[in-house]
Amino acid sequence: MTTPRNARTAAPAVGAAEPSAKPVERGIPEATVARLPVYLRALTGLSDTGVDTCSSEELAAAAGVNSAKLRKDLSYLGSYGTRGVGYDVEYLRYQIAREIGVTQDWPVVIVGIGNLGHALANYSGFSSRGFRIVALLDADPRRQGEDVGGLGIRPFEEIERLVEEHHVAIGVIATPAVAAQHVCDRLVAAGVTSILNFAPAVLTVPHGVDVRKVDLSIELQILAYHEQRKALADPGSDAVPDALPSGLAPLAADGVVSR
Amino acid sequence: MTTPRNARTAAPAVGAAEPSAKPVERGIPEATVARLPVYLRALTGLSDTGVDTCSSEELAAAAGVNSAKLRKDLSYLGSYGTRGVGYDVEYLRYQIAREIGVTQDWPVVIVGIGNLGHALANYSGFSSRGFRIVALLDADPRRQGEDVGGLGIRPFEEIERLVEEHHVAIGVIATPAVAAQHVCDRLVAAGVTSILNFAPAVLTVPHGVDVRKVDLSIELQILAYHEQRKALADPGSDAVPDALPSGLAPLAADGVVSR
DNA sequence: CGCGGTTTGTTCTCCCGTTCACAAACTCCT
DNA sequence: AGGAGTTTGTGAACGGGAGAACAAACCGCG
Repeated sequence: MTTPRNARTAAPAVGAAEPSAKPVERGIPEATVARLPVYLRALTGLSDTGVDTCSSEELAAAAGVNSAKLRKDLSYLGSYGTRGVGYDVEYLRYQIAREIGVTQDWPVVIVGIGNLGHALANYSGFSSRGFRIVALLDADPRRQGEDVGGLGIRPFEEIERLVEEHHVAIGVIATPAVAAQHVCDRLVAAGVTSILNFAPAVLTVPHGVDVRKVDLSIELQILAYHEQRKALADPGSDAVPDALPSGLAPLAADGVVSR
Repeated sequence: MTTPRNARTAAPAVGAAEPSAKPVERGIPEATVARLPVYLRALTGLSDTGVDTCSSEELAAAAGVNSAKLRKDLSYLGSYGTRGVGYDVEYLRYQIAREIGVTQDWPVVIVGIGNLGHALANYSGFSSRGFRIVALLDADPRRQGEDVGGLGIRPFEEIERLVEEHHVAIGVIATPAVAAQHVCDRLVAAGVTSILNFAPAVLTVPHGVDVRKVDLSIELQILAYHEQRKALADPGSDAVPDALPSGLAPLAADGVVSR
């Protein structure tokens, strides 16, 4: 059952007594955590349009999920709804924001100010959610000093100083792939414990450091897979040779025909 | 021959649509599809460094996954390895590429050429994987005509013509959130059946259309959640378990405890 | 004050994905 | 040729999440 925070389950005793050994806390399921920001966004949207109360059905529609799933997700946070009525938009919004941590201020550094880094530095969605970009770093001297969104690009060497000075816990990597691991190491050494990686590279980090990756081309490739599948299954469509680019793979063509 | 992959029962197939997974699709599991591009990238890396054969252990390390998981994933494609030896890098690379569909050419349009759109238009990772950007669209007349990566920005109204002319199946939305649904509708009406959405909005699409979303701020929020968790669990930190950090509102978390 | 209508919170079941463990298959060495 | 050593491919156990269904709780009304 994963004992919710203020769990006062009838059967105390037991369980959690284990000392440190447990690395992961039994908190909110990962899948739920990933959806909370979506709910938060949906609630903000409702709030902006003057709605002050909503049912799980309405909120689920706004967030694009199943209402049962939504209710179960919210139940991990606590009982913030009222049966027969629904949820108070502002109240729930605050509760989710608090649970995620966006009620506090998160200083962030971005490393690698190329095209993507520029876009990230100018992205308004960060600041409106408690993420404050405190430094932009780049190894290329030609970029240093340039002003991006009111912030100057600093030399990469200043990374330790800047991270410490601003108490940065979250770093964003938007460098080319070859530089990513080195940048990551420096960030971690400087004290960063959460990394958002846009470089197409696998990062290895010490225990206790979280990494999330966003790979633009991977998303497109996933779409391409399904697109290919659709084309193969739909005979009505033109295009797409049902005979895949032959030439190579003698046994491949044979193995794939779905017969 | 141990009956290789005749696990392919004739499938009603049909592309999954919408966020929730469609259990149909007798093909490769969604989770595996999402990892295939990672394996592809890892294989390309190995190939570039002159490696021509690798074991599942090595490839798994390069891709950042468990070797058992890797083998199981690959087994959905077929038996492309050699027991006691490993995998031929070039051969496996081609097989994965073919399965994903990146051996063919995928024309792509990008709608919304702001900061992020610029970055996407210039991203080299697309073209190197079979994705060819054939048009950039923006509704803002001031942007139209501007040259980005060798391509001119076209008025949004030309969307139907361009999609048809280039047989575009994949569209990328990088507009502000308010415009996203409208752009999506126009794309779908024009014939696009796969959409990559960068706008922070929930898109509703007809059955048969795939949508994947990338939300930059959501990723940061997920990191923030874990970061907050780490801070709470860390005894060296200021906060004590059970007590929420610093100046967060009294919130009545205690006062609200049901009953 | 009780009753009907409404909506939440939770339980239960099913399914997908991960991981383990091992037989099958291949190479190399004697 | 045969045996020892590797490594793949996969059957099976396991854990977690998704969805349906329902009891508990709340409101409004007569």
